[in-house]
Amino acid sequence: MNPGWTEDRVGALKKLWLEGQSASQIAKALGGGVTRNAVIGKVHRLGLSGRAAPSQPARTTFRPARPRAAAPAAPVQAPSAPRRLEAAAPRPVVAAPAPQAPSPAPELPGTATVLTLGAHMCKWPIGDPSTRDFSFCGRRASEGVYCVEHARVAYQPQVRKGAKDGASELARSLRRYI
DNA sequence: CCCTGATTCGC
DNA sequence: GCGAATCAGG
Repeated sequence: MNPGWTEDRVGALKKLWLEGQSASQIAKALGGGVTRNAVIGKVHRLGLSGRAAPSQPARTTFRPARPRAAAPAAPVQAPSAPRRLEAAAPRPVVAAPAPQAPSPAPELPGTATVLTLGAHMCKWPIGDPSTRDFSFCGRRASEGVYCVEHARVAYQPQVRKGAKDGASELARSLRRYI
């Protein structure tokens, strides 16, 4: 009954996966009796494993945050300090993303935390979400929830040839994610 | 027990 | 190639 992995569905899978949706969420979104195992299997076959956003349910054990006195300020990779899973320390916060000059460096600009990330800031995750140095890109989001650069990565076209399947339903279901 | 992705392996 | 079963983890 299910259409199998048409190009449309594969494209949707890629998009949602790179967007950080969990396998089960993607499976549900795709419908058609697709299980999360199927999604994961396909993801691996596509070589998409290991994305930026490991994703977690809402279950993340977020401590309401108990700000400690002194913030050691370890920007990146504490040497061997025991990682404490606490909400972000009172961060100085976020210089407004430069309107231009996207910084040539690979993934430096993770300047927004989950607490400071605004509605129109790029939500591209940077770093390990389970560590305190995790952040988001934070530049101006123009394409969907991402800035121009990251939208390019996230929304790779991948659609070649004639897309002829009845993708309307799927496309509609995806539209709300954008 | 809920969830996550990773891997295996018969189909 | 596919995905259920299984594994390993949070």
